[in-house]
Amino acid sequence: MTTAGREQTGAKGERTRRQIIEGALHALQTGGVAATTTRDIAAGAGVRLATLHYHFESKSALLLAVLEHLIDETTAALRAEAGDSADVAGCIRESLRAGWRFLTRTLDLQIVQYELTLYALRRDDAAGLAAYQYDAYVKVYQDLLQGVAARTGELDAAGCANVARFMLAGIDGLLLQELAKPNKARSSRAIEALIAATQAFAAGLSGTRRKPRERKRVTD
Amino acid sequence: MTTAGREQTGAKGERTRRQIIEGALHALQTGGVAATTTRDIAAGAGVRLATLHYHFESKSALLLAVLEHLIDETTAALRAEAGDSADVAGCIRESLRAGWRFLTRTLDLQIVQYELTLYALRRDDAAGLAAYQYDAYVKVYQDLLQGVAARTGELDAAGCANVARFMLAGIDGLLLQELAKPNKARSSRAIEALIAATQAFAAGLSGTRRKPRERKRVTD
DNA sequence: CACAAAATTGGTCATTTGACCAAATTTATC
DNA sequence: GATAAATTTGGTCAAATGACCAATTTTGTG
Repeated sequence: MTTAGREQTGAKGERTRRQIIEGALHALQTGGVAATTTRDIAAGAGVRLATLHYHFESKSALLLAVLEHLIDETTAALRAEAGDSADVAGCIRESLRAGWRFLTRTLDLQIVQYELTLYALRRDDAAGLAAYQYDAYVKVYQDLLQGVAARTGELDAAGCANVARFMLAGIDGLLLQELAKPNKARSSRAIEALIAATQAFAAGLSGTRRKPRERKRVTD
Repeated sequence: MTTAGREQTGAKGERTRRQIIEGALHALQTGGVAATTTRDIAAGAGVRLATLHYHFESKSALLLAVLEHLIDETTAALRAEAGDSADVAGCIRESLRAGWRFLTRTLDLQIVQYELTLYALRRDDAAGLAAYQYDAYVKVYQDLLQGVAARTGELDAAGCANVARFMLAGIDGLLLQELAKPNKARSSRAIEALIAATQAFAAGLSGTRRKPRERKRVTD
């Protein structure tokens, strides 16, 4: 019921396996998870239907493997896209801008990812994958923040995690809005607002000890 | 290809129609959009399969009708749940807390809603429904804000819309996180952070004219 | 009550779909 | 290059599924 389905795995097998996942990704982007059949996937991968079932125990296992691949791919891209920053505020700004650049460049892929995440949530044996996905993305931002914070001492580990979750929530929500009603210009402005808000949130966390008054300034 | 499928519609017809939508909602919550068949829906509604096709042109039309129903239901609930507030900051706080209360109380429903939104996005003839959904939710928060802002003069209409979109993005992103990896305590804290951040964002917008320095305080 | 329109139903159909197997082919190892 | 393991393939199957229709029942209206 997991990802496996093959026997021992030689070199060729692993290559075909990746080929199927790539083909699946292409088919999924075109028609969506619900409308994509195993035959579509096989065709997109240039492989016969039976081959697909030799490498994957079931369609479900294949789809989950695709999601796993997508998560790894995305985390790697997010890390690669983000450059270095001098301080936490800069890191927040660059990370969010870079992340948004990547996500808007791969909108079709993001739709598939949402579909697959929901698909995983519905399966008892794969609910953990959705949690893994969430953790992976939080960790990307958390690592970036911590790399800077360790130098400047602005935030501790827990603070970085909280800020990372905040960033992820914001960018996720804005991505949903962009998908539902595309408007690049408005989204860009919203991202800048999110950057400012996140910076304020982070400043509140790190400034607590020195300037506690700041924290409550605008709050109730 | 729209929502219709029936002839003239008498009183009984409309009742059955609603009954089917309710039944569909129940079936969808149980098994998810992908796994729910027309037979499941008919059974859940206590109606024969053919009756379903008499009231809805196709399964697709039925699912979209369910989404429409869900949107109306949700906007009504959000409005009902939110109380009055003295100022914008209070309105933001109460709206977000009330919204979060409702969403976490209906997590299963929210999963279905995400599934249906993505389903609509995939259909050329229904992509507008996803946009409508987004607009409807923005409008809920925007109206709440404007009701207060009109009195206090803190924000203009455009500002209310921007703040509303910001709130929606944040709560949406946090809801996704909660679905992927449930953690009520952490989510509650995150909501409070979102409240503070939104209040800061709104204060920045309304304070610009009087105290432009405030706007840039934490930003780059 | 009569009667037309609306609504419901049982039964049927063509397709699609995921799965699978026995046979053929390729690959890797000695 | 022989041989066993790994891989691929064509063909087949049972089940599920959305759609639909002719016939029946219910509803509403004069």
